[in-house]
Amino acid sequence: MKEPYGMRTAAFAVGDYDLEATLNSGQAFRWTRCGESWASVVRGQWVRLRRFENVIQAEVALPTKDWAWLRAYLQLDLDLASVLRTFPHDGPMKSAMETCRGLRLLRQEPWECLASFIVSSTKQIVQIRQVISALCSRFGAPVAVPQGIAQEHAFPSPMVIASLEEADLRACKMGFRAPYLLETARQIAANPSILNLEDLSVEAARSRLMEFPGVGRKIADCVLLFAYGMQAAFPVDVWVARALRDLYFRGQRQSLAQLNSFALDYFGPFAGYAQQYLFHWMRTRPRGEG
DNA sequence: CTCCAGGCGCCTT
DNA sequence: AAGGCGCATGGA
Repeated sequence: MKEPYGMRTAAFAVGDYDLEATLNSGQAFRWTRCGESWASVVRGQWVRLRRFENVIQAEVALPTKDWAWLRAYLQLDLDLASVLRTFPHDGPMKSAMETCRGLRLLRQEPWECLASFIVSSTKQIVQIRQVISALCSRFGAPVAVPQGIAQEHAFPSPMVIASLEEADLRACKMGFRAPYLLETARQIAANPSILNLEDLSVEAARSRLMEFPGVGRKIADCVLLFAYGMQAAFPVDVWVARALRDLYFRGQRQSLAQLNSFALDYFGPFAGYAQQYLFHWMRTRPRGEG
């Protein structure tokens, strides 16, 4: 019998999917481990995920019939093997692919992704998570949670952030990034369609994002990659710059422009996907190796 | 204590 | 065009 009002749980068949690496690789900042599961708020809904042998089990707070939003977020329909085949077959990429087997890119909500990465500049991932947690608990709308689960909050909308003062944001410990986030939120609140970049080329979409204060090439590329699925975007941060320099330029320092130009040529149509493998590999392998 | 973190904007050359 | 510096905050 079909449950007319939907179920609070669902199971999605998956093969090559490393849930932990995916949720904990610095692309999203609100996932927390609870035992064998991972919990977060996605598009205003509390979610808990657990990986079993052949499925990912999902639990939400309210009976649900349509799980398309979660399937899209987790990118369950992507054929990962066909993406990996496009990566260069060099030593570093082979090591990264072995170490990070099953690592995926998520498809996040654009505003949350943009705001999160505006906050990210020159911060460690643990700090980014703390700032975003404070931002959500102070200013995000409460969301439904199951019995016995602590109150959670949605990511605050552009309109909510736009209505705040700079001091409110600084109270979340985001420092000099506060005016950037505030002004970006105000521009988007005044014209929400400004984030409708889906039909633009990567270059045009990047230019639009870089018009926001606090958004340069790197943050724009993160948003293109993690929210819009534009997988040719190749964010170059300190980790990736170091990896490229050491692995492909014999340790000789290159300018960001040179690294971006190299990456576009070298890593192919899914360069951004390859970047996430390099990034996660560099961050998780023991120091001093390779 | 110092160094650095998923950078950016602005100011010099 | 290209490079240097300050910016808040806190982990290592």
